[in-house]
Amino acid sequence: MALEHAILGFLSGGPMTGYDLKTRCFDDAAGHLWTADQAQVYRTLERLESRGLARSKLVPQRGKPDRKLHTITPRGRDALAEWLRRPAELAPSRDPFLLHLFFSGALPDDALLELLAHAREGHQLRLEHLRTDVTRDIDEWVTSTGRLRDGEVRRLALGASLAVTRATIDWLDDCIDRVRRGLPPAQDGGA
Amino acid sequence: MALEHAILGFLSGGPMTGYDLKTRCFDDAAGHLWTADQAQVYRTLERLESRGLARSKLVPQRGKPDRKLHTITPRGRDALAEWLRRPAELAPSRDPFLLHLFFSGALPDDALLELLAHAREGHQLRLEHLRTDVTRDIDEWVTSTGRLRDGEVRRLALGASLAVTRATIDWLDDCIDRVRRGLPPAQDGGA
DNA sequence: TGTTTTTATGTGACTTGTCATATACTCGCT
DNA sequence: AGCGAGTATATGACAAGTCACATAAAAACA
Repeated sequence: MALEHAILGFLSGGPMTGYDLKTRCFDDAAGHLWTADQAQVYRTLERLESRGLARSKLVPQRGKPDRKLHTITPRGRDALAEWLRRPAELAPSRDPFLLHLFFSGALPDDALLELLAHAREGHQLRLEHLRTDVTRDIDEWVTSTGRLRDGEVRRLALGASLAVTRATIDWLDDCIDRVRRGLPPAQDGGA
Repeated sequence: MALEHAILGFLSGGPMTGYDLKTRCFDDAAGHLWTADQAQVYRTLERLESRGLARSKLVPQRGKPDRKLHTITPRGRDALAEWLRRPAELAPSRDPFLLHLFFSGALPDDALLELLAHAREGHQLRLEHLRTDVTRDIDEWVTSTGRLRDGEVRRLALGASLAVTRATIDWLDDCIDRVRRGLPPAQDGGA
């Protein structure tokens, strides 16, 4: 399971709580390439512990609920190293927007244009986010941890998200152009 | 649910069996933007029928198991039209390869290069497949159905997959270059 | 003073997706 | 004669992911 290994990967940088993992790691650092639900993070941590790949220690705090610090075990490091050595699966590509577009021949031109414009906006926002927040987070992380190599690798991964997002925006612009220049009218072979 | 609407979308072009849907529709026509498991297709068809969005008729065949032809109902068409009118969700982007790469700072340069080269190969194959099989399938489908507008829309959607795949290959080439030109060496801050 | 945000962990119910397996017949190949 | 590939449907068991809710208190803010 990818999530298990991702959590082990984050824990390999030091002990963390489930909350840290969910917010700082999955939402902020890796949100552009993998998302994780909060419930899933906690349940996966439990599973990791039951398999001896991580262990946890309660750190009491006055008033607040205890922090449950999760630490990777040597066996966890082995499992992580083994995962890293194996070739990675290629993403199977499931895009709800493209699926929607695929069936949108039934829509009139203006609705189609609206659809495309809406998607463009979304991707533009995403691009902005990658260029500012995510980029800054990596820089700060490198500064505070001094892990130059890991930082470069994270920048490479960010590059993929940037490249794909830019390509998508260009493609959307192209689509908008083509629709504006005129698509064949709808047949009524439907039904 | 996306799969429900996708099935309604395919059924709106004419009655089909679950097998047709799985092979001709999801594997061939829409495989590059949405995949569906066979078990899922059959169970979703049942659900669609129980909700009155599709109905089915057994067509006996000598020897072979009966074909179960699924047809979209007027209520199904309404549901499809409503889905098409609503703005589409943006894909949340979950890429097991990027996740893997994200944690690969621990690997030596040669393993990293192998990782990237392997991914490049996969994407190259995918690109080939999109340029030949998928493109041909659309052309044939347009010729046989005469649905020019739907065909153009399908070509637009294919364009997205092509653009993203090309951008990914370029990015991988860039990554390979950078690793070859030298990444910072690994620290041993890991525990 | 009161409200929202942030920190922090968890559970129950559910949906979605995957894997393996079973059945059963036809057609073409060797 | 036998084998694999293609056509066709279905179920059981699971894994993965989502949504909503419950608890609890500090800190920031208006």
